Amino acid sequence: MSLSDIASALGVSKATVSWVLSGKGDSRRISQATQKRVKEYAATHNYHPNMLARSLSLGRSKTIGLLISSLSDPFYSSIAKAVVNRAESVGYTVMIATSESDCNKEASLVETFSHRKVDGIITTPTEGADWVDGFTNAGGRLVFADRAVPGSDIPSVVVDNEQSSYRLVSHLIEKGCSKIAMFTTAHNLVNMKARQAGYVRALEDAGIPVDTRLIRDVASVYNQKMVEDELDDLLRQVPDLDGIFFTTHVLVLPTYVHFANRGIMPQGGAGWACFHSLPEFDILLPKMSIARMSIEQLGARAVDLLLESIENGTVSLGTTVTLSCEMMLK
Amino acid sequence: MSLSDIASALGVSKATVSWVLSGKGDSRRISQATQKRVKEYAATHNYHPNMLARSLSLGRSKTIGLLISSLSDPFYSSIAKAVVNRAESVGYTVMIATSESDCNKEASLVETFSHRKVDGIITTPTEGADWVDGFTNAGGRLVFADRAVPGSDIPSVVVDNEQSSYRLVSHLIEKGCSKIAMFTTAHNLVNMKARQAGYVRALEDAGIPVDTRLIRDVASVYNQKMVEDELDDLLRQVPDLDGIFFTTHVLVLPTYVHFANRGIMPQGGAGWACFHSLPEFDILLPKMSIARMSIEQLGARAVDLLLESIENGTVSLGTTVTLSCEMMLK
DNA sequence: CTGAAAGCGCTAACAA
DNA sequence: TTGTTAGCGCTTTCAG
Repeated sequence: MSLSDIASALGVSKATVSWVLSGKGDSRRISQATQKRVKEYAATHNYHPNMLARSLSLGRSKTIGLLISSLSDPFYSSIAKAVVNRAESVGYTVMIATSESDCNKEASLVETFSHRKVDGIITTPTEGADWVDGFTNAGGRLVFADRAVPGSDIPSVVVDNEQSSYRLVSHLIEKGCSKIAMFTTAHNLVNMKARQAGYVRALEDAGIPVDTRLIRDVASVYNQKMVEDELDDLLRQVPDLDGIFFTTHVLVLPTYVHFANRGIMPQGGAGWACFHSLPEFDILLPKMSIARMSIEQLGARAVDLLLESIENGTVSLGTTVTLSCEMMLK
Repeated sequence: MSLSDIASALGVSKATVSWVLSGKGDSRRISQATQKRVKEYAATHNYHPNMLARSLSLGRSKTIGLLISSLSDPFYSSIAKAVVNRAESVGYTVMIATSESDCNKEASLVETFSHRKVDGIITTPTEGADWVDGFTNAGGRLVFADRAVPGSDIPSVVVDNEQSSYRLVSHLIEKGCSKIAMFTTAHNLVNMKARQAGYVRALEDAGIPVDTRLIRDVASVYNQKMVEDELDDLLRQVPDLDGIFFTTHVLVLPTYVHFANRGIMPQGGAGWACFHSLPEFDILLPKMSIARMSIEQLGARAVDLLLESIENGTVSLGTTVTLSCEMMLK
């Protein structure tokens, strides 16, 4: 069932059919009679255009590429969810790929997407993404989600890492904590740096000296032993610890378990504060304060930004959308 | 940079270039000299074929559609991960969409995929997926993952729900449990029925009469209140409960929390058994027995099955791959 | 008001 | 050994 099938069945030309079916019937002033005939024939024969052909002809595919670090981390899969939902609602289909935080893989997946003629790419860039310039110079549309690349003017949507961290830590201070540890991982990532900055600023503003023994970075979150060693060392050096700020949700559960085993702290997470949230926190740690970023929004805005760039041709370079976190201060 | 650019730059025909570049140079007996010229030109000018054009011409897009229920449930996003990885490794790109378990949405997304000319679709079908026949009759290739549709001969890859449940429950019995509840949700789904069957068979084989008060179905897992009411009622009716078999991972955490609040049971999850696993179970419930399905395998096999169907043209109707679960009996 | 025809970039049957 | 040419299915300019 193709355009020309309809055309010949109805004794009209392909052009006519194409116009009618793409809603340009009136503006091309095609008779209502023919329009009706065409539409009805298409409907009864359940015609749908071959998008491949249409894309080839149009030079636009109504397809976007989504390139995220991982699909096993709920954080990223939520981004995927949000992007997919939004894209779908505006008639775009998304091709998905995962870089596993490997920037070579990332580069090659970008290539793949290009060859498949996606209209644009949304990505959570890895560090040292050197393909970016090549891609955009070749006319590729790109939007960064979650992380911006410092010094790049690619449109991005991020969250206010510094400010939210500041508020989280300030809140712990207001509640009376004064020895607040910061527990982090991958502390060189731009987001993590910003969160650390917020932590430091909150302490300084409260006149509390920053104690580097309280700042703990763990290399692998998935190695429970490593996490526990770090925590044990922390507790040894600062036994009168009275608060913890987690720069990311993934650190919370391993800590929770270790502390629970040693019978210390938690009490529903009072004295704890954390960036991001997991569903189980509500029930496991109801008193923990949380900066909850709306990943739904993040994804949606990323898609919007990309479409703007695609459809208006406006590259809106340098646009950075910063979303505020919803602060759940307990 | 297109095929004909190369052709005219080199003074050869498009056909020649096409053949050389798609590795058919030797079989078409094109002189080594021209082959070399073409390849070098393509390489230095960084030529890559326009996949849209190629797909249109070939009638095959090297693209598969993945249609899953959700991307927020780690179970499904793991499937996505597995499918994406496997597909990528064999040169396919995946388009992704989520049905949110809505079968109308599912049907319409299948349409979208068809129009975009994916080579085939992998899906975790919703109940009452009435689009299936239409799709396959129109020549669409389809593979079901995780759930098969009873009575349908679409190739599927599933796990041995009945057998694994049987072993899980038998293990609890061997450890001395005799009043084992079964906690389930969406009990009409084919997988859930199979798991219930395994539970029942285990009890019967052990000579324990099946007590229907012990079988509990909760409509919405995301409604903590509902879960708790069901549990409270269970405990009221069978206070000397000594084991629980969860038909799915999502029920575990809400139960854990409620029991923890009431100060009963857990002890690391001894007496508990569960289908699937979440990362946090290792640390929260180290003694819980688990039937862990290899989602990695499930996804990979689904892709393989689909490609077989696409590439061999062999529809291998009725093929059902049943994967065994890895039993973590504690 | 409608049609013919060129073109998007690639493949492949048929010639030479 | 290589070129010509007719598609794949759709859009759109230009002529009627």
